[in-house]
Amino acid sequence: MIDNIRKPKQQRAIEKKEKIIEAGFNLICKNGYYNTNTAEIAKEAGVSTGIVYQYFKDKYDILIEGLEKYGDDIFFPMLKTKDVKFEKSDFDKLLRQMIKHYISNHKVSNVAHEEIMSMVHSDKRVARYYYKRELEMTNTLKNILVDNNFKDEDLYEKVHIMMGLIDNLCHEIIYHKHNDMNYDIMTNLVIENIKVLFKNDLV
Amino acid sequence: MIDNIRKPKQQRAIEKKEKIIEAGFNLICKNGYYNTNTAEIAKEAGVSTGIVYQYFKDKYDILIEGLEKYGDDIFFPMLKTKDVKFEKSDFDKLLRQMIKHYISNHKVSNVAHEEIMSMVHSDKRVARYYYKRELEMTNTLKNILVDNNFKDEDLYEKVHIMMGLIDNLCHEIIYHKHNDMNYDIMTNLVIENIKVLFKNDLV
Amino acid sequence: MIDNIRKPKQQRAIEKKEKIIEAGFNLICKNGYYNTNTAEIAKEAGVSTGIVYQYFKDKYDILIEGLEKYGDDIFFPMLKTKDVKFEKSDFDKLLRQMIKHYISNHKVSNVAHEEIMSMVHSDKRVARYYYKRELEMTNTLKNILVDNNFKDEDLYEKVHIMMGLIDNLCHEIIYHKHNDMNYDIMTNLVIENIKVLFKNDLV
Amino acid sequence: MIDNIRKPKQQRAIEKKEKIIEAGFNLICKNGYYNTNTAEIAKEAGVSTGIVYQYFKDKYDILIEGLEKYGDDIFFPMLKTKDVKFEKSDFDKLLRQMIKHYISNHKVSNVAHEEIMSMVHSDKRVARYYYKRELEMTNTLKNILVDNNFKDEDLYEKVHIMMGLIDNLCHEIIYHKHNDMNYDIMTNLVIENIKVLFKNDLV
DNA sequence: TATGAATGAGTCTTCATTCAT
DNA sequence: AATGAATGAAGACTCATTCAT
Repeated sequence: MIDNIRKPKQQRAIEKKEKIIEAGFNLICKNGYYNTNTAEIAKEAGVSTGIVYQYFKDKYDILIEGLEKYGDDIFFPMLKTKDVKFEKSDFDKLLRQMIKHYISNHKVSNVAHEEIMSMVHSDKRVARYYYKRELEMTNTLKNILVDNNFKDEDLYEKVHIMMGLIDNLCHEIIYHKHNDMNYDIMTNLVIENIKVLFKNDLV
Repeated sequence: MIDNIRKPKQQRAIEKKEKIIEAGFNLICKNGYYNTNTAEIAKEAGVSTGIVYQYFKDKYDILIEGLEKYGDDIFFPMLKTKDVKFEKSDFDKLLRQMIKHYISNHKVSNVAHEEIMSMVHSDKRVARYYYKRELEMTNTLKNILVDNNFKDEDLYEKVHIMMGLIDNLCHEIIYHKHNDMNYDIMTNLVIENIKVLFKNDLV
Repeated sequence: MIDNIRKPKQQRAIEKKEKIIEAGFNLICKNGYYNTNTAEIAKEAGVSTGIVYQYFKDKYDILIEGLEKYGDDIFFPMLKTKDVKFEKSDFDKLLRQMIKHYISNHKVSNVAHEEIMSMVHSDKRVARYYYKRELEMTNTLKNILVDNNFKDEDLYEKVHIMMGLIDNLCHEIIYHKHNDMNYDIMTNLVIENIKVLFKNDLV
Repeated sequence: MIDNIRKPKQQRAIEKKEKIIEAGFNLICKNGYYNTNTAEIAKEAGVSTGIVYQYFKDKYDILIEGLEKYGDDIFFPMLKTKDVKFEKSDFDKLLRQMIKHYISNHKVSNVAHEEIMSMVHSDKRVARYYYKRELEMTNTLKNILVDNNFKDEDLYEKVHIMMGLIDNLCHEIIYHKHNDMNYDIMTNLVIENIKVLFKNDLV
């Protein structure tokens, strides 16, 4: 009947709550939401099952809090980026760097990415989280370009397209393994394309 | 454990099996795999729960067979397309048509798309199905272009990028509704980009 | 997701459902609603826990169905009484018979009575059941009196008072065991009182 | 297991214990024993959950102590009555006053009454408490009548019957709301009946 | 004395799968 | 080939009580 979720005040309690989030989010990312049960989470976190429900409304709540705590670092590590200055002649290089980053980041937490993308497609709140961050990411990139004297002409749309191109490229490289696909060529084509998008700014 | 899954030979039995696939796949697409139970499927198909397990190894099996039977129509309706002839000056028009198609198709079975995309990210066999079809789609498009005298220079990669661009565009239009995004401009930009990809073939 | 409670069609299934009601209702009556769990009920009924939920929405449902099935026999066995003819000079005797009946009936299912009375005071549906039957009981008695030429003057109220008097008397005799209370005297007083209630009909 | 339940000696501790009783008994009366948990009680009392078990053996203990502390005021407020003097010609009036009292008292703590009556039927100690007080109430009334020169002939039994009559009448008026029942007539009948009980004393 | 974090057994309920007919 | 009843393991969640501080 008491449904006030405890907000832990003692230091040790706070740590415990964080352990639960960590354990829960890890397991969910690794095995999927439906394949992870609360007992496992508790065990992994080194606590009893009961305590879980003092800090979280339900299992779902653990996922959401985990997403909010770790999601950005895993899925949008570039969100914090700012004050990037580059020579326009180095735009090319910047893009290659981003791609590299993206791929290596994905590879580290491959399974997590897939699990969460799965939920983006099946759960409203996860979707909301993801699309919100995607939007922020678009803005971040847009601002970087503006800072580097790109004209603000349809910039929003262009950045979005650029992100899509990079996303697809990286995804292809990481997962598909279509044997007949030459990724070097593809990368070059994508970069060329992005440069075309911003051709007015790169002269 | 008897795992001889019956292959129905009599007409009525075949119909029964198909009803189960249809009912099961529909429900899974509508409500999700974990939110659909076999009792529901049987009821919707108008059969007993027991019979389900004479035609299918398990619940998962229904999904996979459903995917194989209906997936193409829902997710890759253009796969069957061939013998498309177009004037190079109408390439533009062709792309707009494709986008239109894509969007209207998605809108019809919006929920199904999301549910299945969710599983693409969480289930190996669904993923395999999806990526295989994607590859076929790439080939189909590539062949169409070749048929229309496009040079076969990195065509595979280019088509893949093109598909990604269209995919992202349509997805954005259908789901995101980022208020600040101008979809007409975005569409134009995407088409312009695709044309750049094939600039050597469109002179 | 399927919440259609099965209505058993096969004979054996019907028997099973009845066994569950019987076992459940018995246990609840014996040990109390909160002290009876579904596993016990299933075990007592000789079925698995799962089947319980195919026939009943929840544990509460078992109680209610049990009440409807067995309640009348246990708590209101006189409800079925009709066509009672008596000489007015035997009214006295009739009352003594009723009291005897009431007491012996209570004694047989003493614990059940208490458990259900407990729920009459704490659960709306059980209360509704009880008060409705009480009303019916009042009507039954009223009709018997009318059949025996009692005037229909405030009869409803008089019968209700009479029932209360008998109820209290019997309850006192069965449970209280107040040492200083002389039950013979009390019985005589109660009967005298009831006769006063109907004095106009008994001349 | 340490079961030395502390008897608080310090003023502050006593107050704390009383707060717990008050909070616990209130909640139990309002929501029922099984729907009240110790965390709620502690919160309502403004103390920690741990401290509860320093003053009380268990949750049940809170109920019992609450009953002993507040029960009389709520359920038997007339117990303290004494030195009531009345003219025999006003006996009628006295009874009407009692009925009025009874009803208004019940209405104030309707839910509490029901909850406790529920436990009277399901818990031995609550039953014991209740029946003991009922006995005391009988004695109180008996003494009042003796003080007013009623003969002590079967007085004990008569008072008990009288109490039952009043009890049923009031209960009917407060809860049942049987539409066809005329409560004025019923009240008059009851009073008439009681007067018949004491007819030898009222000449 | 007091706190509130922690425990873990216990409860209801679901559901893929099997079985008797 | 078919039915639908039956199984029982597994899961989410609760809560009286105890423990560490």
